[in-house]
Amino acid sequence: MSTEALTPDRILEATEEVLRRYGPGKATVVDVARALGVSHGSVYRHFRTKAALREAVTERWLEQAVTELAPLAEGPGPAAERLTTWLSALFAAKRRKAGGDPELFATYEVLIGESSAVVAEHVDHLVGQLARIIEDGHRQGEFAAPESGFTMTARAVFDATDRFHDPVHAAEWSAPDIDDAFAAVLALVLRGLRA
Amino acid sequence: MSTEALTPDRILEATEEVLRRYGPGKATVVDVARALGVSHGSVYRHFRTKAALREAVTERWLEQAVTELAPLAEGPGPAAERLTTWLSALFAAKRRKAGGDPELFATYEVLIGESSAVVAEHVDHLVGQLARIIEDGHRQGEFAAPESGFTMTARAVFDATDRFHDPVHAAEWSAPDIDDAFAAVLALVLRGLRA
DNA sequence: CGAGTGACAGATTTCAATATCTGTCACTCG
DNA sequence: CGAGTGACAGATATTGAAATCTGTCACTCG
Repeated sequence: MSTEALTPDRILEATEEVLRRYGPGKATVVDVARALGVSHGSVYRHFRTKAALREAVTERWLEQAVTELAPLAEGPGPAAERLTTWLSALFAAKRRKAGGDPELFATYEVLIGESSAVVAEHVDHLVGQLARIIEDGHRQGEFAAPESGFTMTARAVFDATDRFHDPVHAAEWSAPDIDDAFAAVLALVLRGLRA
Repeated sequence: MSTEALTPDRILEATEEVLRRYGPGKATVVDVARALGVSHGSVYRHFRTKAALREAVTERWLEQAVTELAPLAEGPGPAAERLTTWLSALFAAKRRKAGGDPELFATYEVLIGESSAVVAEHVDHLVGQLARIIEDGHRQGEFAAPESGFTMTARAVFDATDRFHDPVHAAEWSAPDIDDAFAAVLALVLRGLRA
């Protein structure tokens, strides 16, 4: 089955497929190899361990969210509005993924729990986007000067809204009053940022 | 072994002991009965199911935290200071319990996950204490009038600090920068509340 | 009478044998 | 040469039979 070259990308695609089909508990490297029509030894030539393979899949998946949100962070308009839009989009995207395909979401929850380093980097990217919005807001006189740097403040905003984007809270996202709760926290945060 | 009457309280104590010793996975009603020197049928005379028994233990444990914090919510002084003290005490207590006896904490994490209704009531109590502080702050002109009621605002404060009291985040509480993160969120929240 | 018992049925858990998987490496073959 | 192989050792997962547990209830006995 060597009609196509065995690239890391092809392996990652097959791994995603296997994870989607069998879930995180039953997806094996042998399954991935079988799906590609090669021996599992070949997979190990491209990824040193099963953990590295799963990490690469996780990285890919998280990257998607970052690029989806980037335009919202850079767009024009008042910072408060952009912040609202950005946080709402983050929340909506997470909810959509959690509600739309709960099994796949659960799979990624497991993967995320396995590789905290990858997640930390992803969070840093998101906080970076938040920091940019807040910095813009300050430049336009909309937001007060932060006491301890834009990144620290962005981090605080990210932490304060944790309940609305951290997958560990996914079960709470279908509660009837979750939108009110989100609006209340968002309002509190915006008041805290304003000049 | 009928030297003492078999009361719900004695059963609960024995259950706690058994949970502490064997953990949530291996603690059985038979174990509890054995520890009390009675048959397990007797335990079922006081608690309809094993789940009800566990719930009662959880309730008792959570109650403890509420009564510990109550004096801080009612004490004198500026509301901002009381809020800081209260939230810091909540965070400190959780950290102490998580770090001091991780196994026991893990046990209670499991119990908490089992009975969301009990937890919801407990959260309501805590939010009530927060609401009292915020209401006092408003009465003294320290805090602005909340847009959507004191309870809703208190809930927002509770949600915004979720990362620092929700057991699902316990693993993050030993990170080196967690105190800075807490201080940053607290500062953001206080700015959001101020008049 | 009524708190406590213990045997019971069906559900759940344990345990050990068996199968599968992970990661390595000497090897093949284009 | 070097991408891909497949047999292998040790680790992990599966399986089904046996043991234990949950919840009930007719019963005992002070």
